[in-house]
Amino acid sequence: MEQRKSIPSMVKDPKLIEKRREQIIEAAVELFISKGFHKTTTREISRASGFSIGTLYEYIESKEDVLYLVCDAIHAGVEKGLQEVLVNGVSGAVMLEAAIEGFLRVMDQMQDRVLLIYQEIKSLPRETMRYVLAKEEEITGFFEEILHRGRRDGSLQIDENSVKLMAHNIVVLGEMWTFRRWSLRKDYTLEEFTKMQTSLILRELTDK
Amino acid sequence: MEQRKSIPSMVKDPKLIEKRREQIIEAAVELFISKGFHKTTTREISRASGFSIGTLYEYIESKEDVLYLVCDAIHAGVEKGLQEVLVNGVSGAVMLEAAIEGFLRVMDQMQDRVLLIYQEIKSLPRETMRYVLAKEEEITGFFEEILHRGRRDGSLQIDENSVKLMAHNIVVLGEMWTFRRWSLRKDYTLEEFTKMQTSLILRELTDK
Amino acid sequence: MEQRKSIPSMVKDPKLIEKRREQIIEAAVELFISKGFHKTTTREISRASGFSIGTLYEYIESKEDVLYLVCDAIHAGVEKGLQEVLVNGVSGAVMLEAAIEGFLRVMDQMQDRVLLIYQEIKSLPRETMRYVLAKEEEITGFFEEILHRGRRDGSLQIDENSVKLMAHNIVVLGEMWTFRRWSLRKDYTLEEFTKMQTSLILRELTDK
Amino acid sequence: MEQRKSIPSMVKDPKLIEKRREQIIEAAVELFISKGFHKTTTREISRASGFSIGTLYEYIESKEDVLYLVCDAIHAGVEKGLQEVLVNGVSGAVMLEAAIEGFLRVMDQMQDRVLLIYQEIKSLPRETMRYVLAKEEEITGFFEEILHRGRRDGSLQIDENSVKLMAHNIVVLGEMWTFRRWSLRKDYTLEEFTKMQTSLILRELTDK
DNA sequence: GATGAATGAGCCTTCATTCAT
DNA sequence: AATGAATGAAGGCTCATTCAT
Repeated sequence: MEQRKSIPSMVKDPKLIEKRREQIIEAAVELFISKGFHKTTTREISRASGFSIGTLYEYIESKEDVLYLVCDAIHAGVEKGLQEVLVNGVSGAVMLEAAIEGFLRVMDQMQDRVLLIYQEIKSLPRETMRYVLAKEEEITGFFEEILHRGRRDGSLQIDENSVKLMAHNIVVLGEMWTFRRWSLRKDYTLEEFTKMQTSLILRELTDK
Repeated sequence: MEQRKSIPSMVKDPKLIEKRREQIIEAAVELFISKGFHKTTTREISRASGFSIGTLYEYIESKEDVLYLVCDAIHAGVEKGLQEVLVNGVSGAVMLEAAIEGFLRVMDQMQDRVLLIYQEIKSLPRETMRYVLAKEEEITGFFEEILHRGRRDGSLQIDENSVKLMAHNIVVLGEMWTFRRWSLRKDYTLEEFTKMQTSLILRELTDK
Repeated sequence: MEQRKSIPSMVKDPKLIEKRREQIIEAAVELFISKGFHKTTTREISRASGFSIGTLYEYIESKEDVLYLVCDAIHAGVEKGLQEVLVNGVSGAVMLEAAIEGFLRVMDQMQDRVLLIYQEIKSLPRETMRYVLAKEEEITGFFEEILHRGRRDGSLQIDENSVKLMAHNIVVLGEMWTFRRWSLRKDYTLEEFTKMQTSLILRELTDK
Repeated sequence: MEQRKSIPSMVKDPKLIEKRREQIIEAAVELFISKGFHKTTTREISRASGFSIGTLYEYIESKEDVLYLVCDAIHAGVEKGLQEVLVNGVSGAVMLEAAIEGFLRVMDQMQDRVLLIYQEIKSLPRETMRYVLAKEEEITGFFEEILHRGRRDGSLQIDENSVKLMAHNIVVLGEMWTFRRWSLRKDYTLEEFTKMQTSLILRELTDK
């Protein structure tokens, strides 16, 4: 796994750093979502964070750092949501169904944030961007694992080299729900969408 | 269908306007793809277009106009590619297979451009953004129609209210190939990807 | 008298030059009055004149030339108005009364133009500016002469070295009516203003 | 009285704002007088003010704000000059004489600035322009009051509805001295001018 | 003579970042 | 640690003027 990038700070106290950076993230997420990264000024970020521009720069080195902080926090949020969904001691098929449903629920809640990552990731320095994309891959890996488990316990019919693709297909379901919302929502609720897509996938992966 | 936004120009000759705007689009696409809209300067655009900044502004009214021009051209490109793929006088199922393959080929060729639209669309003024999104919906409609045709001629089994979702799923295939390329390409070529996804869809829509 | 500045033209035919310059002046006066010299563009001038920007520059050498043309035309207008007012074969006192009345009428009609000169004269090149100011002095001279005549024919009591000042005072009456119109018009009509100021002056210059 | 327009500043300390704005005004007055508002660049203003362009914009919001600041300061200067001239406990006639003399002295000292206001006021946004013109009316009001006092204490003979006009005439004296200086100074010193005009007025307003 | 496309210097303004307090 | 005034590079855009057709 890629090394989490650590941003230097002028401040010594790690507790304080964490606290301030949470303030920064909370403020910046809202701003980036509503105005975009480029149209948000550092002054606005500091003001919304509750301190001065000088203080902001005690905890970051550049505006891009804020974007990184934000992207990282969003990913952490998605991952946390996914972990909560995991039920152990059940078949892969059952687990998959739960995971899809949970995943879509999380994506629904975080739609603006997820969109944000896709729209602004290019503004990150190459190296940092790679780290964020790696996070993305972790989520795919999460579903890969479930598919493998189902394969092993016989609850899912899927051949080895389709696993990856299917995992991608599932993750894309989430992105689809956030990216095409302006269109999908006219026709489906989250529940309908989840049900239809899940049944499509399970029909494919089971004997019906 | 939404009205194509027409951008005023100081220049009178329509032929010249078209020619110059093509130059602008060609130059700007490259720049936007590699640096993003915000980090590209109008001066860079004019230089890459082969004329001065003053001349650039004879053909547009603001930098945002360039983005619109670019988005519009990209959509036109995708649509043109799709039209070329349409074969008449065949069953819906056959047509669908060809359309998916053609669509993915176009998306593969235009991947950077498609990505660009998704990343910069937010920078467009509300009204213009709506127009671009409407274009997107047209592409979904294109697949809806094919599905309907297959439904009518009996070559595809799909119930009425799944048509829209399935059309979305197909279009998302294209976006997936552009958005997740950094990951998908490690495991699949375009041909493999196309084949696997097509068979998944057709298996679902036919009796096998 | 200062030499009227002659503006070179690319065009040979003097008739045409005059005709075109009249078009230019007519268009520019309106524009300068409503937007000011600096905020009016040469393109606007050419458009309002009824020809292209290229043609405009066939008849002038710079934007400042247009301002000069305009100022010159305005002065000519004022002078023409004054000439028409002159009645011969009457006493200086009678002539003065008529002249003041005529002068104020002209100033009232041309108020916007007169204001224009005062506001934009500074934008003229030094040399040209001097010429325009000289014109101004001619108008003062006009009243000086009338005062002298009245002095000579005994209809006005005024000593030699007050003549100039009084002439200035009269001319200033006209400027006053244009400059302070936003305030004066609330309290006086042109007729009232004329009558009151005239009686003030005549009371001073005659035995009553 | 119109509300003084308050210009927002990015800087919090009011003392500093006042100090910096004084620097700005001082620098801008000179520049505007010698080159005019439009030909003066914001960079020149900041440089002449002793700080960077960025700093300039910490204290104003637009170039027009500088013009407003300047006009406002000039009016304040004239008003201050007038206040200092007021002598109490004397007759209206005596007071008037002193006021005229003081007013003309102030106008003489501030001639360039007064001229500036008349020439550039049109560049101010409508609302702001109205405020500046209102200030102008205050000065007329100042003389109206003196005339009324003289009327009441019997030291001046003037009928009610001539008061306003006479006040205007007096103020115009000041403008005249600044506007026509290129001509008047050839013939009169400030003292001569003052003496002659004052005697003209007092002769009219007293029994001689 | 008329046209209008092309030019580019130059303008106003913004904003990420620094640093003295 | 926190503050916020200061900085100036850089950006979007305008417009007087030219010149080939």
